[in-house]
Formats: sequence, structure tokens, C-alpha cells
Amino acid sequence: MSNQQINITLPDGSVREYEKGVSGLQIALSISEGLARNVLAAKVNGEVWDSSRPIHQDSKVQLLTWNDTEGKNTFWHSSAHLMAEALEALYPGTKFGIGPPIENGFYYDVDFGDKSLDGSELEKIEAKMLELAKLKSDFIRKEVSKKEAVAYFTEKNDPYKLDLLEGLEDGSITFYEQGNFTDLCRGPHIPNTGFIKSVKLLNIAGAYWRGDEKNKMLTRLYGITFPKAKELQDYLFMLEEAKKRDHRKLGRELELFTFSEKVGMGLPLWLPKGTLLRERLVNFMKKAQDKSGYQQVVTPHIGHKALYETSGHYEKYGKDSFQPIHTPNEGEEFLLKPMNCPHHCEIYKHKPRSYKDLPIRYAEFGTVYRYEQSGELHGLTRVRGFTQDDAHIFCRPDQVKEEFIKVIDLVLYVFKALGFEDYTAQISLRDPEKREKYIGTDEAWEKAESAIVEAAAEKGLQTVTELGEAAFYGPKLDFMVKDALGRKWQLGTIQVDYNLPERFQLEYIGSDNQKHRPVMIHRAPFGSLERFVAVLIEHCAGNFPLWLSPEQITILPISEKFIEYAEEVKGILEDEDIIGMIDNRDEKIGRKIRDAEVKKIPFMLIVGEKEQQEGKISVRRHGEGDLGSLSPAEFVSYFKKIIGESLKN
RNA sequence: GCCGACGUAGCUCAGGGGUAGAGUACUUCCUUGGUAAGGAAGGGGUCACGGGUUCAAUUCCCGUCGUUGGCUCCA
Repeated sequence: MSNQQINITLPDGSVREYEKGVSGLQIALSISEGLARNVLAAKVNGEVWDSSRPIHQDSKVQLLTWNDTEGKNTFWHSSAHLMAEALEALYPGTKFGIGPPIENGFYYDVDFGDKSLDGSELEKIEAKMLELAKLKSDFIRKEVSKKEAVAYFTEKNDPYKLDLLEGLEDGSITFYEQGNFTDLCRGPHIPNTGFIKSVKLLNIAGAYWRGDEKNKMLTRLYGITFPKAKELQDYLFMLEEAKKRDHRKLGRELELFTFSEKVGMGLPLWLPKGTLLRERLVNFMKKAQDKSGYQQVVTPHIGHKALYETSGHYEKYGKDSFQPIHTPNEGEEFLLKPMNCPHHCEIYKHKPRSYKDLPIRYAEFGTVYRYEQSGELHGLTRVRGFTQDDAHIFCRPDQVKEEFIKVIDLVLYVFKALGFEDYTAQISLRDPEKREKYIGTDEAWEKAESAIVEAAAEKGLQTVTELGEAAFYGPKLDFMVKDALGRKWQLGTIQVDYNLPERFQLEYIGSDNQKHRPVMIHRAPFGSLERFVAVLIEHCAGNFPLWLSPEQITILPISEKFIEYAEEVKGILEDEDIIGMIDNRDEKIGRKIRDAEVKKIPFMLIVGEKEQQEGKISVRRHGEGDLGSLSPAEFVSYFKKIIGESLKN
């Protein structure tokens, strides 16, 4: 028995023979020492294990390192334990909630009793963590009975762990121990604390035990760790960079938008430059939509309460919305529109439709108002009044796939023109176990779901499919973009809807002369202009693509003697729709250049005696410097060429 | 909505129980300059708002509003 061999299949498909009881780490060692040094955990038949845990059967094994998400998660989870160990050492009696890894790092919810922690103590904890990490304590897995586990945490007087234990079954309970710290934990963990080379505790926040505000508020400590000091530096640099790009900061500095307490929280005021940017985006989208067969419509900002009773929104969201507006005499109730689709349904209904009319695509830059919870408001990304680049496609069931493909094309065109190169699509399907949760027939769902999957595949989208993430009214496809700093944002969305056509009794006459129900597709490539502008600002750090830039050029006369010539140049450029101002302040050219650079104006056009005599302008590009001199006509064509490149389909 | 932190000039921030200060921006004057900050003078604040404590509050306490970090929610 002792010499029994097992077959281990590695991710590349190769099969190797090992002695029964071999661990992930031993497998790594057999491949290379370098790999062994970097192995954080092992994925055994789809389950992440400690790299030291013996494998007893033929298995598929993937060795996880820092380059794997699961490897990182294991690393950060172990880091949470290390932080807990440090906290217990520094503040004896601390009680522990949960300490999971998150997208960037980890947190631990802890109860310090009466003590409150202030920010200055974070460094002390970091230092303790590094000190403990140097001990290279092994993470030791122990299987314990529920009784033992309860006894341990009763003794330790930790109510949270006891609460967690209540939900666990005897026989599946494990402890992990490193150094002097023992935690209830499913694992897995990295081999020892020595892997953790750098630590940064990022912030402290309150969080209710189990996320329930009836429970006690615990202190949540967020941190991040890395296997190399350099990576921490890079991460901190990225955080700094993100701070510099914060759209709230740039929005103020570049005079794009503002907020006013008097107007109300979450209600953005667009300044002239921001409005110009917005209008460019709108015109860009209108043009693209015109080409794709959309028709623009306009609907009012309010709608009768009955409209939302029909749509079902009143029942579902009415209580949490802005309250209805009452007419003084008739006592009728109107709601600020939270969505455009009910209005669009009524447009569809204004006359009988034939199958030959479909698809009908109604587009509207519709401003909607939603009562978002006050704590959730954030710059332009989460507001109470915003404009969607909304459209609703009414089509026959057999047209869903084709319409999806068309919308995907549109979204990809938009992404390309705006410089979002890294994106994925999430397909949200229904939970096949809980079909009763969803409206619409099985047949319709199956058809729509496969239409989405096929459309995404045909367009070669990189997709993730989530079961159970569909809305109750239909499946959807959401686009997630990664910005220049690698942060993920959800932008465009395409959703199939079976609910509203039903509720509004939408119909068309089919070729069989019978009434049929159309399918509705909601779609918004930007999502909302507000949110999109916010993401765009952070993505390009305020250096907008030339075609969008609210101030494309600035003309800088060397001295006031050349203002007249500057005016002349400005006139020529304005005729070509190139927008900008003359900096006619009584300042030196160096100063004017600096100010224009700070304002991120793409082109500075310098005019002095030389330029005036030659009928030229000296062109300086933001962030690049002097490009030499051109005639205004040459500049116009150069300028238009740049714009043409980014907008070509 | 809940918990914590914060709120001083347009912006970034210092200060602190005796009614405020810097840098920058702004205005005026000098300077007429060649690719990232020329010089001088000046104006500007109910220290978020409302109460309380105090001889005296911008400062301490409470409340409100707003911002912010989280939690929860998101058609």
C-alpha cells in the first residue's frame, strides 16, 4: 500500500506519476525549484488546497502562484490571518469576525471592545505583521470536531466565531494555526507567513456583523500585502495616480461640472466646458445610432402615476422614489420619470404595428431621476438625476439575435472611439433551478439566452456567463471595461425584456394575421452620460480624445502686438469647427504655455512676429512639446486627420 | 438609510475660547516677453447652518445640512 502510485494531470495536459500522498508543493519541486518557491496553493480537482496537503487519488492539479487570482486570494486570506495575529498580540482580547480576501487585498472585521482604533495605529500593526511574517510561521491545518471548536472559542470568549460555528456541520470544521494565532477557517493558506514581504493597511471602516444593521458594528480593517516590496510600491503609486485622476477633482479643475448644496445632493450642474463635452458625446452617439436605424424620440420628464403602475415600477420602487407631484385642482399624481421605457412603450402603442414594421428602435437621451440613498451618492458615478443614452428596440422573437449583434457592434465602435481597449462582456442568464422567479415562457427564455450567447460568440467577445444574474424580466449582457489603471467599470448594458410588452399589452400583427407580442430590448452603450463621463475622465486622466476635448486649442500671442493676428487665426479655425480661446493676458509666453499645459488643452498655437510675417502658427502639443510651425490650413488638415483616425469605423 | 471622519477665501490648506492666515486664483499698475510660473500693490471669509455652555465661540457641546470612507440598496 505504501508505494501506491497516483496519476497527476497538470494543466498542460501532461500526466505524471507520484507516490500516493504527494503534496502540491512536492509536485512543484519535481518540476522546478523556482516554481516550488512561488507556489502559494494547489488547485486539486477544482478545489483550492494548501500546497502541503497530501493528495491521495488520481487528480487534476494546478499549482497556484501570485499570477493566479486564486493564488492571490489565498495569499491575501493568509494575510488577514497574519493581521489578526498581530492584532491579538497588540490588543489582547480582540474578538474576530470574518477576514476574507477581496479584489485588492483583504479585510478583517474585529471587535476591540471599548477601545477605538485611530489611523495612526495602523503603522504599528503593519510593523507587527512584518515582524511576525519574518518568523515564517507555518499555517497548520487541523481538523476538529464541532465540540472541540465550540469549546475553544467559548474559552476564548469570541461570540462571532461561535456564531459562525453554529452554521457549520460537525466533521467539516477546520482550524488554521500560525504562530500563536488559531482561527476557525476553511482555508486554504499559503505555506508560511514568510511569503508576505510587504504590508499596507489602507483604511478603517465600520461594518455590521453579518452585514445586518441590527447587529453590533465591528471595526473593519482593510489591508493589502505583496510577496515583493516592489509590488507594494507599484500599488501605492497606482493609488496615487487614481487620486490624481479622480473625476471629482478633475471635474472641478477642468471646470466640467459642479454640485451645489442649494440645488440638492446628487444633482450635477454641468458647466459650459462639461456641457460641450457632453454634447459631443451625444452627437457622436446620435450619428452612430442614425446609421444603425434608430429613431430619436422625446418624452417628458414626468409621467402619470398610472404609467408606472402599469409598468410595475411604482409597486416595486414607488415607496423609495421621489414622491409624486400632485396637480393642484384635479389631484392627479405624477412621478419624475425614473426610466424612459414606459414612455417608449406608449409611443409604440400609438398605432397598430405590423411584423413588417419591426424592429422599431426608439432612442432618447432621456433624463431620469431616482432617489438614490444618500450614502451611495458619489461624484458623477452615482447621482439622483442623470441622462441615459437609452433606446428600446421592439422586435420579433426571431430578430433578437440580429439586434443583439447590431447593438454589440455599436458598443464596440463607441469603446474604440473613446480609447477603451480592454473590455469583457458578462452574460447574465436565469437560474435554471428557479424558473418560477422569472416572467416569460421557457421557450422564449431559451431562445433569447441562446441568441445572446451566439451573438456574443459571433462578435468574438470575451465573455463570462453568470447563471442566476438575469433580471426577472429577461437575460442581459453587460460590458465591463478596464481603464488605464486596470480598474473595472460596468458600462453599457443590453437587456431583453418580456415583462413590459406584457404589461403594456404591446402587439403586432404577424404574417398569419394574428396578434403577437413583440420582444423589447433595452440598451444603453454609455449607461448614463454622467457615469460615462466620470469613467472617461479617470481613464484618460482628463486628456480627452481630441474630438471630444472641450477646449481643443488655445492661441498664445507672444505679446499683445500679435493679438490681432491671433484673432485672424482664430477666425480661420472657427470656420473649421476648431474651438478655443486666445490667451490675451499680459503674461510671458512661458507662463501662458504652462497654464495651457495644466489645463490639458491639446494644442497650443503660438503666434509672434515670425509667425505673423510668414502667415504661420507655431504648434505645440500638450504633453509633447513644440511641433514646429504650420500654416493655419496645414494645421486644420493635421487636426482633422487626428480626429478622423479615432472616429473611423 | 446606518456607522465613522471631515466642513476656515474660487481652489489647496495652516491656525485656534478674545471676531482669522499662507500659497494659488482674481483686480490694478509696471513690464512687451519666444516654448512649463517676470515684478509690485490691492480686493476677497457670518470660519457650512441652527441652538447651547461662557464675560466672550470660528474654536468646546448638541442638532441640521453637505462632503467623504465603509455597510446596505440599485429599475
